[in-house]
Amino acid sequence: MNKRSGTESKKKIINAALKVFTEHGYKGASMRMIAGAADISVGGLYLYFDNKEDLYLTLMKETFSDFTQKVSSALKDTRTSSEAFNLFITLYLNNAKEHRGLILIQGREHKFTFGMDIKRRFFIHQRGAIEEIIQRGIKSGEFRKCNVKEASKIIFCVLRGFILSLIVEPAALFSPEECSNLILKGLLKNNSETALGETNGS
Amino acid sequence: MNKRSGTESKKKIINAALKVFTEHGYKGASMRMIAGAADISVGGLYLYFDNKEDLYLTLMKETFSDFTQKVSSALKDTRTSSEAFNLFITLYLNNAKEHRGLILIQGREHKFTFGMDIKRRFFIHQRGAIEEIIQRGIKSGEFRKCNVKEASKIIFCVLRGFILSLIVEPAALFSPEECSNLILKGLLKNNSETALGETNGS
Amino acid sequence: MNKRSGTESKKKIINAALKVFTEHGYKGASMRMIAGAADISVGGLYLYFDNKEDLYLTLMKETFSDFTQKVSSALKDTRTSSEAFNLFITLYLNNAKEHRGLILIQGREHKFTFGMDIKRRFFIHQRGAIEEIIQRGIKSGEFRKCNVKEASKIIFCVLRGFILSLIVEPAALFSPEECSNLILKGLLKNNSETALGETNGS
Amino acid sequence: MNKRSGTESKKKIINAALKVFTEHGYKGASMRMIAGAADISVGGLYLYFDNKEDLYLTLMKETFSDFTQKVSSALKDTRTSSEAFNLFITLYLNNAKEHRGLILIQGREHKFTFGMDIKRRFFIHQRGAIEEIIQRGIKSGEFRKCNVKEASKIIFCVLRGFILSLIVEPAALFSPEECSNLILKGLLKNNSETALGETNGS
DNA sequence: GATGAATGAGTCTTCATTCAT
DNA sequence: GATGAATGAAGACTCATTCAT
Repeated sequence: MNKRSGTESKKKIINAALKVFTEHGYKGASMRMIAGAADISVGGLYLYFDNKEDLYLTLMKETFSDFTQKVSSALKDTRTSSEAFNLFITLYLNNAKEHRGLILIQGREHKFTFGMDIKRRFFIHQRGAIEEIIQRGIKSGEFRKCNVKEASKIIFCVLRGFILSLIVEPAALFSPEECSNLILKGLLKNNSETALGETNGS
Repeated sequence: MNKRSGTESKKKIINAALKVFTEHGYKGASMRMIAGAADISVGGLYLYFDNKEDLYLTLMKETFSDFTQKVSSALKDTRTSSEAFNLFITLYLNNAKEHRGLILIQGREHKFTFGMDIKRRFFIHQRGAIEEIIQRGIKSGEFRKCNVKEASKIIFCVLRGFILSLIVEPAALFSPEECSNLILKGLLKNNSETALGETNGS
Repeated sequence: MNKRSGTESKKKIINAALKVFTEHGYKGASMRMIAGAADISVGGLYLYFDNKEDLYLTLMKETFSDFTQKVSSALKDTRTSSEAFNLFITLYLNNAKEHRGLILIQGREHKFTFGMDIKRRFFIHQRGAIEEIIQRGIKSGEFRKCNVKEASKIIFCVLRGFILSLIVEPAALFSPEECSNLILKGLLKNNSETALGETNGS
Repeated sequence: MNKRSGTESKKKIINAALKVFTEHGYKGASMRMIAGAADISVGGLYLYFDNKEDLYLTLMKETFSDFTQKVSSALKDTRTSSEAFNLFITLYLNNAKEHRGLILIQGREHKFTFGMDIKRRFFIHQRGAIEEIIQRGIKSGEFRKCNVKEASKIIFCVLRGFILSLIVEPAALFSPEECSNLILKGLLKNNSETALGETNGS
């Protein structure tokens, strides 16, 4: 008989659900687990969400929009494009770490395309953010000219790979900073080393 | 009552299970589904496998050892290290495509570490193969000198990212060849362009 | 959806389970049967008991402690040792009759020793009660001197036999009173007839 | 592809089934277990028995008739009634011990009356044997006069109790000889001690 | 708004029974 | 006669969902 405002409860549930889904996956997480983690009754869950799927979807939307907001507000305080780029990468990687790649790899169950639209929108949005950073960097002369679309695709690819490695075999991983630097090297103007080259150059 | 040889049935089950697990994940796949896909009765499954977990683990082992064999036999017919490298990447990517990343992203459910050992061994083995190719390429003068261990880690990271992109948003993807070339650029000796650079350079 | 208080449901289940286990044995009783008999859903059973074994064990504990209490409270109102003895036998036999010997003969399945500890404790306790009655009877001069431990063993043996006969071939049975008297004859002081003797003596 | 005569296989199966049923109970014993113990294929079982129930019933019949024959042939070589009586008790108890009371307590599962007819007939037959021994003992003057029917009922009751005690709590048991003597005391002519009395008499 | 007892379809697994070989 | 792969109904147990309180 806890008295809480509706929104308060909803938030509590979402936070709990995020934790539980992250840890056990969609199928592996039970409504009871989530209720327990949210310190609410099982029935209480259904006051705020139609069903498990709805909860999951809402959760993702919130998570995504939270992250998007955090990123865009953080980017406002950056001066150089390198700084902005580094910040983005760091935020992205930390977020992924925290949620153990929930964003990336969950949702294959349940008819194969569970929540895919939301994800896609999220990815497109984030890629847009990167593209903008690069564009700006090129305009300001900080970054060299390149095919912005292709570059952002490749960057995302590397990011994904890094996150997945984080989950799958954390032992065999270079550091986040290295990851960021690795990509940055390719973008910066005054840098003739290749991604895989170790110093001495051509 | 269809009569089949034991091994025939086992193979049929493994193939079916691969498909179903790939499509629905471990928890999302039911034994009934697998039985249906294998065109066998539910009970029949248990003639060949002790339980769901056993089936899944066996499946992974087989899949991995099949792939490992395919790779090592294919590599024998290659001349240059570039060729070998390209071939490895292609096989790896195609295999991943076929199994929709089963190897990569399954197994977070079920106490979080389900079948992880097998995966780790697989990854380590594959990374070993890459390291060997690079080493040989360096020795032959085809590839430039670099930290082989680090390079292979990064390559795997990119591969993983590519595979995941394949699954998560296939639309937004450069081609496998591009992926291979992208990485190769960093290894080849006479190539001063950076990974993300678009020709014209500094 | 019937609403009941938790304890009410639990009792209903235990009563139903007692009936079903008694009638079909441990393996022969299905959770569905029990659920049906308790007028509850299958899932409902698991609200109150972890699993079948837990239900069975709880059931036995309750049954035993119920009986033990009934006996000890009833014995308080008895004056002579003969009366106490008779009462005990009657209660024991009626209880056994009601539960069709659940206490005695279940539990050979399931690794052979299922719930044996609880039973053993029960038997030891009951034998203790008998021993006490005899001891008191001897002290008061009502019963003749005898090896109390041995006597109680034999008495239990006869009781068991009687209960089993009750189940296995109820037709071929002398009455419970006869059983009680039969044993009592051996204990009473002024009685020179032997158990199997029919009046007229040597 | 073992070649055996039909009857040979049948016997092997029955022996195996006896062991397995004895150890696991009716429901607890699986046809596969029995097949394994009989060193025959699962399908092979059904060449000789219609189904599990049939196998069980046949098994009991055979077991009973075997025992009956053993008893009646053994009794032929006895001189005194005491000797005959002792022999009967010993055979009965040993048989029960060997089969862990299969005869007594199995078959409550499966509609409550599984194989009961066979058992009843067996019990009646055995009780008949006892009655005959007592009758003869009385005629010869060895035993005192008594109600033969009642006496044999009581004797069976004690036997059952003894067997059950053997199974349920073997620790708390007097020896088989004691059991035999206990009963015999009541029958023998020149014996004024009562069953439960410990020497010193009235 | 909140609870948690209750539901029942669905999950994995077992096993008596059948039948092509 | 004998085999053992195959079947499918049934068992124990789980869990998303509902609803009386």
